[in-house]
This record gives sequence, C-alpha cells and structure tokens, in this order.
Amino acid sequence: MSENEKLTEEKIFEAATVVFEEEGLSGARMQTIADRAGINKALLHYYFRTKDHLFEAVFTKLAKKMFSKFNPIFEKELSLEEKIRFFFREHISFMQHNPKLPGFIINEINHNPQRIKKLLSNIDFKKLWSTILEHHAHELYKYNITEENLPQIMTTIASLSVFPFAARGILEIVFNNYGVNFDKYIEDRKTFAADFVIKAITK
Amino acid sequence: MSENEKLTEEKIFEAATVVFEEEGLSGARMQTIADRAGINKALLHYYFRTKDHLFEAVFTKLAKKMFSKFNPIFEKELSLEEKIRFFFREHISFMQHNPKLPGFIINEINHNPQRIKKLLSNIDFKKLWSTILEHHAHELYKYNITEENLPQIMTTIASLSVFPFAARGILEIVFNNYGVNFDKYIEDRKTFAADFVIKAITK
DNA sequence: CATAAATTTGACCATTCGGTTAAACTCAAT
DNA sequence: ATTGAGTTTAACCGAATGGTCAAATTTATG
Repeated sequence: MSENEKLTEEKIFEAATVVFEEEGLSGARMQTIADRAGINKALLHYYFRTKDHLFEAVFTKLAKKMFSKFNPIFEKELSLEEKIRFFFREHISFMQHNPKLPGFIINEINHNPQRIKKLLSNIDFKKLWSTILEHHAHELYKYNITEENLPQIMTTIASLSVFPFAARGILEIVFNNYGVNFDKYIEDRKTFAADFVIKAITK
Repeated sequence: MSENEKLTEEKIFEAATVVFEEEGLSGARMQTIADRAGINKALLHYYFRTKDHLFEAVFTKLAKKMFSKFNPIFEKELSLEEKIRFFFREHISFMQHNPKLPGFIINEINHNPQRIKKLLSNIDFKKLWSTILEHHAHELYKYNITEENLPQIMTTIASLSVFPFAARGILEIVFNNYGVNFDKYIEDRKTFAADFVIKAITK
C-alpha cells in the first residue's frame, strides 16, 4: 500500500536522521536505526539498499535544509542592516530546532571531503555574496565592505551563528563554571551577533 | 630497551593521533594505526590495552595542547587590544600547524559529551574570563564589555578563529566558486578578526 | 475468491574488528 | 653462556556488523 509505504520509508528516514546526527556515519549501526524505526533490519535494505545509500539520502536532505536557509535571506527586499538582523534571527532559530545539524555536517565533511563535495554539488553557492555586492552596491558606502574582504565578512557572519551549536559541548563545559545557561545564551545571541557585526562593519 | 620503548610508544602515539584526527574514534581502525606505525596490531594492545585507552591518551594530550593556547594569552602584560591581536595571531598560527584539531575535538565532544567532559575535567577554564574583568577593569570604560555580555564576546572571539578550521571543508567548496585561496584567507584572518572584534567592542 | 505483486520477517552468511595467547626474539646483567 | 625481563610477532577467537535470501504475510487487482 502506498500510504503504508510512505509511512515505513518515512519512519526509517526519521530514525536514520536521528541516529546519523548523533553517531555519525561510521558510528551509526543499521540495527540501531532499525530498532528506532520499530522495524526489521532487512527492511532497511529493502528501502535503502545499503548503509551508504541511506546515509546519502539523509545527508543530502539535511544539507539542503541547512544551506537553503541562507539564500532566501539575501533576496528579500531589506536594507543590508535589516538583512543581517533577519539572518541571525532566522538562522539561529532554525538551529534551535535542529541543534545537531551543524556538528553533523561539519563532521562528515571533515571525514570525507571528496564524497561530500559531490553530494553538495547540486547546491548553488554562487549567488550568496554576489547578491550582496549587487543588490546593495548603493549602500555599501556606509560600510567597510569590499569585494576583497567579503569572504572574511561572510564567514564571520556564518561563524557567529553556527559555531555555538557546533561547539555546544565545549561551551556548556565552560558555561557551567559561570552559571551561564546555554539556551538563554543562544536567545541573546540573535541580537548580540547582529549588533556586533553591524557595529564592526559600519564606517 | 627503554630507548626503543619510547620510540615504539611514540610511533604508535603519532600514528594514532593522525588516524583518530582523520577518522574519529568510531571510524579509526586499530589495524590502520598499526600499519601506519609500522608495527604489529598486537603491539598496540601491549602498549595501550584497548582502543579506548589509546583514544583517551591521544585525546587528552591534544585537548590540552589546544586549550592551553588560551590561558597564557590572558596573563601577559598587554593592553586588552594588544591581547586580542596577540590571541588571533597566535591561536590561528597554532591551528595552521594543527588544522584537523578543532574538527576532531568538536566531533568527539558531540558524539560523547559525558565522557569527554570527564577527560576535560583537569583543564581549568575558570581563569579564562575572570582575568579579563579583573586585569582590565581600569580600561573597560573604553569598551562595551560587561559581566553580562562577556560570554557572548568570548565565544565570538573563539568562533572567529576556530570556525574556519572546523568548517574548512565547506568553506573551500564555497571559496572555489570565487577563486579564494584558503591559506591566504587564513593568513588575512589573523588581522581581520582582531580589527573586527576591536571595532565592534569599542565604544 | 484467486492470484499476483509488494511488503515484512527470521534465519543466515561473510567479513571486519577489537582483543587474546603463546611462542619467538632482543638484550642487559650475571 | 645462561638467565630472565621486556618486546614483538603470527595465528587465532568471539562478537559485531553490513548485507542476503527464501519464506511468510499483507495488499491490490481481476
């Protein structure tokens, strides 16, 4: 039945997502995924022939989910300053709901760059900062932004939102000594990071 | 022979370091480590009883190497601004020589927080930002630094230096589209990040 | 209802992997 | 030269793991 098939395939996919995010490709076990999905292990191989197939399906979907959060932001009709605020608010919110995603993607890329490069070849990164220079050429005079330092600025923005989630484990250890609550810290970060960047790039 | 013993143990340790950094705990194979060290697999278990023992030895040493880079910087007799510049120069230089370290540590913490928390319990993070507030109390009037936003500022500084190495794989994909060279980008980052932070926190 | 197609399962297989063991080798001290 | 402790090796073991298969079950179709 197609209704049931969708359900089973989805159950598998969701279980695999959780397990892969938590354990990574090499740490994940097919049996663990099967258990979590509440099905037989052989059924995994019926829907996704191999562990690699399953992994690629999961990774591709998650990567698209992650990186697609960048593009629309840079197409909206907002001033540069508004866009920066909008980005941090939206992107950090997204990660609050998917806290393991950054670490997962970073981890898998580090373990197998060539393979992941292929999986990511569909995603178009080219628009990313060309839009900045083009759509905001007329307001760049207010900011210390040039084609030269744009890579630095863009990666800085990414750092500020992504790093706290990727390195959450370490931050929580350090925070523990000072009674800082991670969730509160993240909530604050939406505005702090935006203010910080805007202050830094404004002439 | 004690001379030879040191040599063998070191050969194993170095091989294990490389393999663990590249593959992670779950991805690393004892056979791979043995091969790389040019010895028999049983010899691994003679020097380090189990994979876990070997891993903990390697991880602890690398973690200390990494985090010890933070402390001395905050004890030197420099102005706050000089310290920030000093930090980015030194810390990024360190990572240029150990580019896989950040990703490795982040990855292992994400996969097993409790265990790593124990391994890191020797390291003292407490001095980290208390020194800032104490040693520089008299010059804080120049900056937008309070006890409240110190966590944000400290993690921001860490983000800016660590993230490019942790997420190197992704950055290189994006950079590829714009002809940006990663090594050049890193070299620039030492001063860019310092300027960026100082600009952002100066009243 | 009968039949074929799709789905699900339990049992099983081959390989890989971490770890063990007993024997062999090295070498310094007697 | 012999001994004995430390070092190294080849061969082996049991468990875990990814994957397969044929049989059983469910579902769609005439």
